[in-house]
Amino acid sequence: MKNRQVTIIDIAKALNISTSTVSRALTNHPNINLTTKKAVLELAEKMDYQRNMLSISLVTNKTNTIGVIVPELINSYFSRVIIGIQKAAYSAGYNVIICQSNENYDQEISNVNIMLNSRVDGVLVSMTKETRNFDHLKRFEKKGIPIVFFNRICEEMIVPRVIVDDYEGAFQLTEHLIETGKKRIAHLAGPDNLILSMRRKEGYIAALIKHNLEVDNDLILPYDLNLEKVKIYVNHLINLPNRPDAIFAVNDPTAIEVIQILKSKNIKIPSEIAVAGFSNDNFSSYLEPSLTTVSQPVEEIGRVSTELLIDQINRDVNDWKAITKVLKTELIIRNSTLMRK
Amino acid sequence: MKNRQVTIIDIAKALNISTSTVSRALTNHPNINLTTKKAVLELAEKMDYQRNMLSISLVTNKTNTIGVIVPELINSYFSRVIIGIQKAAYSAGYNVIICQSNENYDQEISNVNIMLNSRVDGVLVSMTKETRNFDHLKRFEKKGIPIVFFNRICEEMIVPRVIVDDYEGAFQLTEHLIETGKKRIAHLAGPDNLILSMRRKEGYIAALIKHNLEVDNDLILPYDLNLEKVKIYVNHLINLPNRPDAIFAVNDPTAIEVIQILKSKNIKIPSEIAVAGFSNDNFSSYLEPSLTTVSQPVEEIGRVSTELLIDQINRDVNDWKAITKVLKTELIIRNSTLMRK
DNA sequence: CCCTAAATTGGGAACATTCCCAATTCATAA
DNA sequence: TTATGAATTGGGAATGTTCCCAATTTAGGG
Repeated sequence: MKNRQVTIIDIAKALNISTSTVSRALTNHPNINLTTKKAVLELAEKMDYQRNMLSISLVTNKTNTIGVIVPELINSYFSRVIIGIQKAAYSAGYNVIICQSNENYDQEISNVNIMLNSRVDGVLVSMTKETRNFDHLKRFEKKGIPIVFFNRICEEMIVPRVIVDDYEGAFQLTEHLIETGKKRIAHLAGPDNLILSMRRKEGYIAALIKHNLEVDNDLILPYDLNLEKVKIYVNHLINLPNRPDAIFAVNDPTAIEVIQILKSKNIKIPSEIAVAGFSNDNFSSYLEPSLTTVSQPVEEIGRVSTELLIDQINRDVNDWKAITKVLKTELIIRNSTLMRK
Repeated sequence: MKNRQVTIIDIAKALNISTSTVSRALTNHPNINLTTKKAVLELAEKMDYQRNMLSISLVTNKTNTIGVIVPELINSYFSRVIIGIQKAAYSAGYNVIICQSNENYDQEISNVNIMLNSRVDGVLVSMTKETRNFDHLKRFEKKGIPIVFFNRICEEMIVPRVIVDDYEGAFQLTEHLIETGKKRIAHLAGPDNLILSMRRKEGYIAALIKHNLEVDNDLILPYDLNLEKVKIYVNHLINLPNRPDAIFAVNDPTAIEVIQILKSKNIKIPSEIAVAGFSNDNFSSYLEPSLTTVSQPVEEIGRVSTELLIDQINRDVNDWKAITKVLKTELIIRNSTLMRK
């Protein structure tokens, strides 16, 4: 059981003044005598007074809290985005509460309830790979709580979004593979309800076409972000009569898995089959061979999303702006596609 | 600006009953007519009513929120512990708010303020490597808010703690190195204000002594968890007249760095120098050579800490128990110490 | 010394809910 | 029919703070 905490009433009684005055002293209100203010602040410090955010929020109808819903924290991509979110949020005076959906649609729904119960002022969301219905997310809009999507966006909702140029990133990466002499480049695509999967696939195809390479649908596999499936797909690919000479995976964890499988089969990387990923996970450079990938400005994604969200929070509902920010990616060439001595 | 949200007053007016009755219907109170209850629940659903946790907390003096302060999320160790924390917390009806101290003492202090402002019911803390003064953490105790330490504990505070048997883990690991024939085993120790650093070092020394190996202080380097320093230390070690034949690093990130450095110098692992870490980070098995390490029951650490904390929350301040739970580690032998064909 | 305006302070409603106690309704047995 | 007790409902204080408006104090000019 918690002790009773010090309140402004305690301070008011001790100084024989009203709670209004104490409140003014603690909130930098102009209408207050400097001497009084000083006395209040000193006593508050001495009594280890802590403002009760609950009652403040109740009165002001604002919690100064931002909710974040991500698929998982264990994925270094999301934990790095969260670093950017927290920095931007704290410096603007906001707290952050984080929920993981664990790539599970039902859990995402209950996360939405947690956010609504906590009366967050706004939410940042990156959806699960399962999410195809958006009613739960639309509840935020209905209640006037702004939402900003990042990474895994919802095209159906007209709200701010922060993404990277997945098309261009995949295009550059594929072009790089072609320039290293690869002719049959396979693609382990992402779930087709994620926009980013489609854009990456489109970038990949565009690069093939530009360089007059055949777009072979047998080499495009619908990967559903479940690592178990990767083994099946890779085995399928290497047993093709006309085996691919490169594999571009939709993200780094998948690419890392691909590398493990190829190594276990003693297939030389990159000479026999080159491998590339997307997002530049923390560990990609430590792999052997180190992983060629497309880096995203992760912390910036978090920062920009948060700034857009806070901007929405400060606007009237009728004045919400649905900007889509597209950040630049950068091709990181490493040994899994181009072996250096 | 948020819209006005639906309240129990709205429901009460719509059904022409009192707020007390609505409250009873929504809280599974026994003293209520089933028909009334059904009507309330249906209308609440229809109006998309959301309980306002703020006022509930204000009245009950309980937020059902647990605060977590960790050094950083990017470290897979902590994000895995948090998974355990969140599971245990949610299933007990608690929310979780997470703060990162970024290994910075001042930030830890401001995290404490955030927690106090948010009126958390209890906190889980793993300190920064800089924390040597604990006044900020003692404020929780003074206010009757229970605190539980995990991983990086504070011996000065008599509160529940959850740790692993660092001594035994390090002992087994060192013994394993000795059994593979290593005679001069170096240790990159952790900061000496972290208990876990000391225990691991003690386990290491005990194993040497047990096997009649010299404890050479030149081989024990005070590592301060700053990756920059690792290069200097490793260079120092390999240039010693009597070069070590194994390096035991206090944690996996350090060990991974050590491996990179040794590889860049074409030193064979493990034949020339074996390398081992501690904690079994996510990527350790993907390394080449894969990393021998000591695994910790990470999710369990999170779960047990949370359970201890919730137990404290439900107790009276005078009835707090200061149990220390010591969980078992497991030696994971991989190629960085014992090469398999 | 008084008046006026400015500076400062106080009173109290409001925020959404719980919970205690009192009031009301209802069914049942005498 | 009436009394009795159980079931159900209502009233209103309490939680800690802000903020509007009114009241009081203060300073300065005439």
